[in-house]
Amino acid sequence: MFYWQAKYKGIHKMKLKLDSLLKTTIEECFKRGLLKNTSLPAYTIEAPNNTAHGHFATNLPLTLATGRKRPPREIASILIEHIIDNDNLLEKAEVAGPGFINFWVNPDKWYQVLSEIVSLREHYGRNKMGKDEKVLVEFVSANPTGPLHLGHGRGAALGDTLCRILSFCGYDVAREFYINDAGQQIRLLGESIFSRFKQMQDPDYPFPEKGYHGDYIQELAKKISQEVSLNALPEDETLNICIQKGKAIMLDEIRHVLSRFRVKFDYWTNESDLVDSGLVKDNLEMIEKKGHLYEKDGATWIKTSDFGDDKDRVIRKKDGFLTYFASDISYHLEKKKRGFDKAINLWGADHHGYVPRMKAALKAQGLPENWLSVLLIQLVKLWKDGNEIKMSKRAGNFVSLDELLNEVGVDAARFIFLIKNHDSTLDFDIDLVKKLDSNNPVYYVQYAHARICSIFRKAASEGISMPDPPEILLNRLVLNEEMQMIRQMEEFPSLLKDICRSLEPHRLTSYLSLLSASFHKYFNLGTKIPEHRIVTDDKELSRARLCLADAVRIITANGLNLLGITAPEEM
RNA sequence: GCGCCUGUAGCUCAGCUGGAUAGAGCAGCGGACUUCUAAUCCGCAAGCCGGGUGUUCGAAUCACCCCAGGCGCACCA
Repeated sequence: MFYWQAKYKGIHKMKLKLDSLLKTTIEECFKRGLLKNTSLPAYTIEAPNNTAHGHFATNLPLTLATGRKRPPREIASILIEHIIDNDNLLEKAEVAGPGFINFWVNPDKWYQVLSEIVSLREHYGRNKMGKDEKVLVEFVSANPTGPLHLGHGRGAALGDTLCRILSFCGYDVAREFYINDAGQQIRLLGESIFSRFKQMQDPDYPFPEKGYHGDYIQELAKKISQEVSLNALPEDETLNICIQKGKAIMLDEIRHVLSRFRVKFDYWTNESDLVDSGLVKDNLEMIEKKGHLYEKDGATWIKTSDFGDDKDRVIRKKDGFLTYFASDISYHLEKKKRGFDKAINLWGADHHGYVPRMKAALKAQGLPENWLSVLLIQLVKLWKDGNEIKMSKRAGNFVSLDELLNEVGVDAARFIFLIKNHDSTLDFDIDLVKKLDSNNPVYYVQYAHARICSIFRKAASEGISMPDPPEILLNRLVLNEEMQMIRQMEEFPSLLKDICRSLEPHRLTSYLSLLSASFHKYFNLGTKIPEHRIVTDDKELSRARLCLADAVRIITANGLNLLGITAPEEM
């Protein structure tokens, strides 16, 4: 029911208070017969971009006007006249435009936000939205047939940051890397290594048609042949060693790069384990008992079309082998059995056609519709010297995540990956990124943090400290720029909740850039007007401003931490 | 042919799930360092928000139809 229910963009505490004030007011107006008592359509409370429109604005009168045949502005006036503000929340309220009400909140209420931030410190924004729900986030999940590339980097940054934010919002989060090691591709890796090994003695030894051509294959062959004397073994055993060792070494490398990228997985699940342990078989039998399987043209099919897929899918091929889909269904059923209330998968966008069939299969097994969320990550296009470079693992021409980190460092790489929405393609101009050293957007945010730390060093050297308790001096903060920053900071907790709902971590990156911009602007006021400096001759004012600066520093550090990026004290 | 994603300033992208005058960065031009760090700031210039129709008091945002680009449409993984 939407009755009495405002629609929020974010769940600001301030908005909640304002909404409850509005409810009381309307109720009173109904009771006194000032307005016709009917159910309400959904209305909004929002923070207008235009500062002239107050701290908050509601379209309530506009929505009330429909069906009442009274001008919205008149309704707005009635509401304002009879406003019930027991907590003294408001400084003023005005009718505006076609029938909005603009609200200005009492400055004291804003100062309270500031004291809350500086007292909660690194916990500001932490909340219990997730109610300890167990969430499994599966991401990267690259085949261990080659080094991680830029696309994996994007997935890694996105997945890890999402986990950090979910966990901050009270979810019980686990990170998982799924290893597709049961299929053709891993065998092909082994065959490629095997062939390179053979070529060390006989350069004409054939290379598998669809094999992996990258230089890393040669290195693997060399490494493995140094560890094991392959010549002494029969060929099929040699091949087997190439497969096993090749996979193990690749996984080791992947693990190493990810850890360098500050991404640590809780679980590494092997597809081969699911198959070998018989779990896939068991699950298929279970599905069959429910009557969702049938035979056609010598293959076994699953009836996903009954559950939203556009056609049925093959589970067991004519040749008797299971499809990838079979183990994938099983894998997800196991996730559920492992006790996870929710699963989030980050997949490359080229797998989008796969989503409906996966969801359909799970629905058929009785899992709730929203148990699985799939985040599709669009491609990373690589540009060099003004040309797009097509990346292909088989052809062996790609820039690996490791190489990228060598060029730009972890902070910059993570920030760039987290700047854009996951469903738009990312143009990655490698030349530009190399140049980015002084021009990189991550420095903008980090610099704000370092600057504030520097101000605190300066303040300390002059014996100026924060007020304790903070609120005693905060009413000295009266500049527009100061109030603006406080309002921005009040949005931080609700932003994090929004991100958990929308699964769009890039919004935190935007937010931090905007907050940093406000601070840099504010800081520069002081270069023109000495009284506007944070550390000024007026000691009390300085102490109040230190409080503000500290709050900005805290939120910036919290935000960067959630992005997996360092917050330097000096730059 | 069918489906998913994208289309916003010269370029790369935001735009808080329907609000008031569409915003940043880069590139361009012009300014600000005896100062709490100039990795910063200020100003100028730059837009039929791909096009059309519709819903609404109100649309970049929602619906439908086109156009363009990307990606899918396997008894591959």
